[in-house]
Amino acid sequence: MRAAPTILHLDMDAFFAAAEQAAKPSLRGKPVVVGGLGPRGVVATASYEARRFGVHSAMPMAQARRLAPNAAYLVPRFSLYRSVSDQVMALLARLSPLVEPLSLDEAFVDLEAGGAAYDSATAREAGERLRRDILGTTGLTGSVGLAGSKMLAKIASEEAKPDGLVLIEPGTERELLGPKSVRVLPGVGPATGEHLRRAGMTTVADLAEAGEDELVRLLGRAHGAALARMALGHDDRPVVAERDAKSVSVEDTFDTDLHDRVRIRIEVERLADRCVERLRASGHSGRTIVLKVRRYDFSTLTRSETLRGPTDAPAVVREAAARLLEAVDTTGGVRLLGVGVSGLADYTQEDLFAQAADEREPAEGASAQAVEEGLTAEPEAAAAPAERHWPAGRDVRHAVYGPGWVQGSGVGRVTVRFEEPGSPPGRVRTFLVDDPDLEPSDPLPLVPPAG
DNA sequence: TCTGGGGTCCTAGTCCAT
DNA sequence: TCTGATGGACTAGGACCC
Repeated sequence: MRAAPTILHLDMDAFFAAAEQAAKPSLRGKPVVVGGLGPRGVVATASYEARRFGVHSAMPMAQARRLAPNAAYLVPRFSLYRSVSDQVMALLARLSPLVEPLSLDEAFVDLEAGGAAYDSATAREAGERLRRDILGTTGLTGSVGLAGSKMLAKIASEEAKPDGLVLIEPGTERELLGPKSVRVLPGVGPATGEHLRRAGMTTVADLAEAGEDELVRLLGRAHGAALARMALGHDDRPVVAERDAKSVSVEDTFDTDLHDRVRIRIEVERLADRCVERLRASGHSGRTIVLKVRRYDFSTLTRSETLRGPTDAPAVVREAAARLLEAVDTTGGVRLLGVGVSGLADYTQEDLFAQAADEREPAEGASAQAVEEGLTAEPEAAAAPAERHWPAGRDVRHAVYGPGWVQGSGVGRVTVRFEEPGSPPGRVRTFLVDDPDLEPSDPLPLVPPAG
């Protein structure tokens, strides 16, 4: 724990939903829910307006629709979020070389390492300046927490939400943490929270009082010891700029459970191909192949196999995944399949097995790219002549009316609202789904580039 | 009602080598 | 040669995070 509150945690406010509201002027001030729109989708982010109806992250979409039937429901547009995130991360990099991104919308910064702050006053100044710069550059708000450790900086940014800044003065940590729920501590989720509650501990002060021995007895060595330290406000985890990936995986939940063993096997092979694409794109190969199966009753099992050396050969991963599938009972149906690779290496050893397998099976999954881009929800549809698919929220451009976004589609028609980030709320028009004047387009920047 | 996707870390059991 | 302790690799599952 350092003396000065120079660890900064930034958390963008309702990031995906806020980006959609910035991109679509007609949605500003309205409830917006971003997430999977299929029958088994869940909420990724709800705008603050939608949260007032009780909608929150990880809630099933069907439940969100019952709570907020008039909200706008949109699919995530990761290319937009990634470009905004890049702008934000560039602003953080100006403060310090030690920036640790946690996700697209969250990061820790060690201000002291960058010479951006050395005490409370300079840290607060840097935090406020950052918030102004983020708003000016992206049009979005972010909340900032400042403290002497990562744990406390994160708790502070949570308190600062939305659109605020909270600084925890050194010396006030225990007093501040004591009355809070154990759930504020990193690593305490629903299961551990319930475990602790049954042992009579609901606040951080209860944990501090219980002591390390008791927590280790309850939760195990690593978890118990870490929690005991955190309950006392101790957290000396450094801000780490570069983290090596440890695994790469892809998974798909199906709209309806799969029962046909042949179909399940085909899906596993598709997933293996997609996983290898991602593995190769990251410049890795891997040694352990993992198959994940979630059954009709939501029970989940994994099976893994470790090869003699790392591979990035599609046929090797496909065959290993298929072997693992052989040992799994899929009676009753399968709702999710996943394929992952861990034990990553930066190189591929000479792999004679891979060569042999590739020679046996030279063709690779042709439709993997299409699935990746979400162009086909159901693989069977790939063979049919493609009716164009217009997911809600997608950016489009019309030859006559210009840029807009898909508000909805069905029965051969697509409804488009014509507006863009800087414009007033726009008008709605409806077209046939195969209207040749209508084309999918890339997201527009939320704030027009200067000059 | 009905529960995504992509990750990380930890624990515990088993097997095997020393 | 047998036995036990120890530790690493592997495997499976659970919890957590965003």
